[in-house]
Amino acid sequence: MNIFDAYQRRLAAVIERLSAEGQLPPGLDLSRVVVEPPRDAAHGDLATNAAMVLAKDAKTNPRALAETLASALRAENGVARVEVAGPGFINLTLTPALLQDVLGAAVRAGEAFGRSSAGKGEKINVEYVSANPTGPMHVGHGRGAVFGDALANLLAAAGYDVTREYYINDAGAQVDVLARSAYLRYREALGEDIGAIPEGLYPGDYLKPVGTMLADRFGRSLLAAPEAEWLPIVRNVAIDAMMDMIRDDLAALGIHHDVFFSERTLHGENGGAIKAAIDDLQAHGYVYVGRVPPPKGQLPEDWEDREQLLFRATDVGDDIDRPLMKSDGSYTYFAADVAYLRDKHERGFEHLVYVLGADHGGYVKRLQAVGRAIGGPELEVTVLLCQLVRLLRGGEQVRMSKRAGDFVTLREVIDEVGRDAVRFMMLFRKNDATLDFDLAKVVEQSKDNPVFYVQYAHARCASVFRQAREVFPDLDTAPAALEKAQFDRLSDEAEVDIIKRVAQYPRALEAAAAAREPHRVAFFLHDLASAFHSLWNKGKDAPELRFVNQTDRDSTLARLALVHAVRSVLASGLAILGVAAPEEMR
RNA sequence: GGCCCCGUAGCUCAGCUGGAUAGAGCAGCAGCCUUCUAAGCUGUUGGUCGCAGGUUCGAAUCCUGCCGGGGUCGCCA
Repeated sequence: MNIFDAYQRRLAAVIERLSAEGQLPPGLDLSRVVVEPPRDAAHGDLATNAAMVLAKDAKTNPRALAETLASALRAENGVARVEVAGPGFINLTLTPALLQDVLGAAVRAGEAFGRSSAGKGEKINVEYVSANPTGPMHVGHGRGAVFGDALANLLAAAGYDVTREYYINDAGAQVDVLARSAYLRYREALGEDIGAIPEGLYPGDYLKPVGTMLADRFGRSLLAAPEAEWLPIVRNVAIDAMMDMIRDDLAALGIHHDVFFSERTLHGENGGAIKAAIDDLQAHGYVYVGRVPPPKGQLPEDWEDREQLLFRATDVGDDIDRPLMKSDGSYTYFAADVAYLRDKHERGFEHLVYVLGADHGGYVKRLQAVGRAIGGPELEVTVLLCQLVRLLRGGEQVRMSKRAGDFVTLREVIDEVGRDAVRFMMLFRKNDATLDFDLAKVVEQSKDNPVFYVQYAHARCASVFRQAREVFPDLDTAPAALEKAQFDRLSDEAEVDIIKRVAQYPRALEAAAAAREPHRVAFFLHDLASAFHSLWNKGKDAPELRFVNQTDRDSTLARLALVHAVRSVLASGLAILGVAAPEEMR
């Protein structure tokens, strides 16, 4: 139940009626009309810009049109007051009865309140994490992982058919390097002194268990074999081990993908899916042999101007055409991307979301270009970049140096501060802003720590119910009973404010999903928690406002309904963020 | 040099896809613990929304150009 949608539809009906009656011209374009909460609560519950955006087409001025619409809206059900303000805003104040109906709906729906069918069941593919299988995940990967996962939850709540996907970059030179690095650890495991790890190989200790595993499984049999023979074997074992490690790390964050897609499967026999994709592009005139202009500014030292197979990306919005084939005749990483995108398209997805790190900024245009070339205008390709994470401890930056092999891993951070803190803090910032993550702050149990603050509000809700059961042992506090409470008892300003916030939750979820911005959910919850803590505290000065009132059963029941609604919204939002909603803080 | 992101209060950030007098938290200042958990709450000080133009009824938001910070730029993935 989204009151903003509901009144937008009523407004449209009113305009249509006035058109039919000849008071307004027919066929007005309502696409720019919005019904939204006014910034200032003093302006009522709903505000619309209808008069201002329609005035020109209606051949009148905004104030006059606003007055016309306002008098028609006064007759609408649930409307207590209509005012025209400023340049032509129409402000609606809803009746207490209508707000109480919304509260009743929220109580009835529980944690399902706010879910919608805005996505119309359309198939959407969210690809996230996709960390290379060459080592443990670091904190930057963690941000993309958490963001992608919360976004997927959010889109599911908004009525999309969501597939969560992980692209395994298990082809190319990097996994050969991984294999050689693991082979070295294998020799080490067999007792050899390997000395320092040579430049160009992965130095991290995390490969030692892989070496041991290889030694256990193959004994000394790989020692005498030529590289061409052992490399594919070691590579497979090492990739599997790395993916197991990554899956463990993701599980520690509560993240589970539906599909793990291997890049290597795109290569296959005779060029496989990549060749098929390029042939497809070629058939549509998107492929040619030509030269790429060198980058402006500083020219790479080994730059060699040569002809190569190119994707005509500039025809579909990119800045330059993109190489599909390397000088050794093998396909570029980008060529595999083309095949992968084509595969997703053939699996029937209408929306493709890529969650990438900030260092992939250069990829946005070319992925969208491929999307247009392969899927046409119906295929929506959205690339969301997660900016860098700065890891701090008490304000001091913690260095994350991958070269030294001793970088801070995601796992270490999860083990130190817990899943909930990692997830919430990663989501308490826009994805395109850099994020300071302070290991000291996120474990503080204080209002400075938003994770704690929101979880505490949920725990307090639970605490109210525990208290109520003690004071009124025979009181039925099940949702079915709460729904029948006397909501008109909730007349204090702070109580009404909370009802209004609850009423805004469905709209907030829809807007967050449409904008692909899960952080809005986190901020909404923080605001709701703040309003709830505030009401809680009011009961200190005004005992009659306390949730549980020994001498007033009816008020208690009504307030329990309110608390139940708050709790449901907090639980629903936290579930989308993938953060626990505790019954009590310990 | 090209492209992408960021620039809002002393600090950290929101700002609901163009709305009304730009909002929170922290820090500062002034208050609130015989309490339904003070792990919290109330009040208050503080802004030329980087700068300059433009678009329109209306701009922190959209467009252009600058300034500052970060990222990235064929044959790595």
